[in-house]
Amino acid sequence: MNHPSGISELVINRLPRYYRFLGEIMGEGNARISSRELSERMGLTASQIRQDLNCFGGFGQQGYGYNIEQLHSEIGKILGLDQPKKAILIGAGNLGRAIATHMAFESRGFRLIGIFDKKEALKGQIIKGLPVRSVEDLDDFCRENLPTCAILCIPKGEAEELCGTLIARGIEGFWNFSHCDLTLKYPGIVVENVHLGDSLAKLSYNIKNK
Amino acid sequence: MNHPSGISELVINRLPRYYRFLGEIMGEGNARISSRELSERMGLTASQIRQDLNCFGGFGQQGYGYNIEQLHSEIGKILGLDQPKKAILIGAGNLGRAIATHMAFESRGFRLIGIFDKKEALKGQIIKGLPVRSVEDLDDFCRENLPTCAILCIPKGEAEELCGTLIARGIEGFWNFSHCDLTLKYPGIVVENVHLGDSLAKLSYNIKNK
DNA sequence: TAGATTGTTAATCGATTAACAATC
DNA sequence: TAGATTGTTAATCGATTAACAATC
Repeated sequence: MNHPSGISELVINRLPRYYRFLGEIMGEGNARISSRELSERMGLTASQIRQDLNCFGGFGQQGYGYNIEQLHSEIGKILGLDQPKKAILIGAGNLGRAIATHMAFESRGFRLIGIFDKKEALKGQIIKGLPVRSVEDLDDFCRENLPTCAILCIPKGEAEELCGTLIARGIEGFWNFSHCDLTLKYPGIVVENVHLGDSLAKLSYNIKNK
Repeated sequence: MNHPSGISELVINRLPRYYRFLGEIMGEGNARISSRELSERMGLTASQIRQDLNCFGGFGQQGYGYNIEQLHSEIGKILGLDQPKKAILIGAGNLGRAIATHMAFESRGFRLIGIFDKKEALKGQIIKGLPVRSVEDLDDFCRENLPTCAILCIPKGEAEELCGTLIARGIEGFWNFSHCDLTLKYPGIVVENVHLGDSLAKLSYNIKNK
């Protein structure tokens, strides 16, 4: 068992993509789709799609295929997108601001309820309708509003420093844009890393070796 | 063979992380590290590290381990970080601006040489020392400066539209922040996707099922 | 009913881990 | 030399693909 939920991580990685494609296909007017047709659109095998979906139950019907809208909704539920989780964003620099304004949190299972920065100069500035707060107010804010997820748009050092505090305040999930490996220090927590530097280095390799 | 270079994609995914850790460890004063010690730091097995590295050649020495600085430099070369590739950024909105200002392109094998947006209002604005140009100037700019990589910070529809043009102008690699799957339409190109929405949905799943 | 397509089992393939001889 | 640790082969484990009976 690779993952607490008993489902392989590779399957979980594919779920958001299924969800995205089904969302697009929904707009085309057809009610049903077969694993074969979906596989051709997504560049997978039909077998893999059926295997993946059957980790969570039989959503299809023999001889018919899958109901697009129903499958989309089921995957949304599996991903927990129907249960908005309260998130706070730490670090209102370039990246933090972009994430706050650019991301469709609501349609991905989150609600952004607070933005924090240690720079006093930013305090009170409004981003996406939310005032930037001082990190000193984190304690009170968490007690009152009970966020369960933190988005880290701060440098490595600060992230490592703050992570323990955030866990103590009830944060269970991190969307981590900082270049630190939180899992090594805090094995229990849930972390989704977005290591843009690693991604860019990978692109470099692939361009070089294409 | 999973990958044009003959190396498994899973190995390539790990290379930037090796590079990052070795960079950190370099600062600690020791000259050498064993696969066992590195494995403990990174949360991998020593076996896997040795297997991974031996895809590219024997960088270690029996009884001694690996020279940290040399290994760091070798992996950098494998990733092509020592050969700066000219990149242009398309889309100077929130996300594009953050990427332009925030990313350490130079240390990841790239050099940002141009920023483009279709909004006339942004034209001439300076970001990271570069003036925002009109997308209409793309043609001339590419002919003159020969960029080989494009960073797509534009919506899905525009990305799909522009991608073909960019390929015709000599772009061979894409760092794709838009929600479209370029590989399906243009099978030959190199794409590194950063699908932030998918990443967030995955976090949602993992919080739900932790 | 006949055709289509799933759910599921079996076969294949690839990746990770373990073991150990080679060698510094 | 003796100890350590690699490079590499073999064993295990897991993921993907193929096949097909079940069934709509």
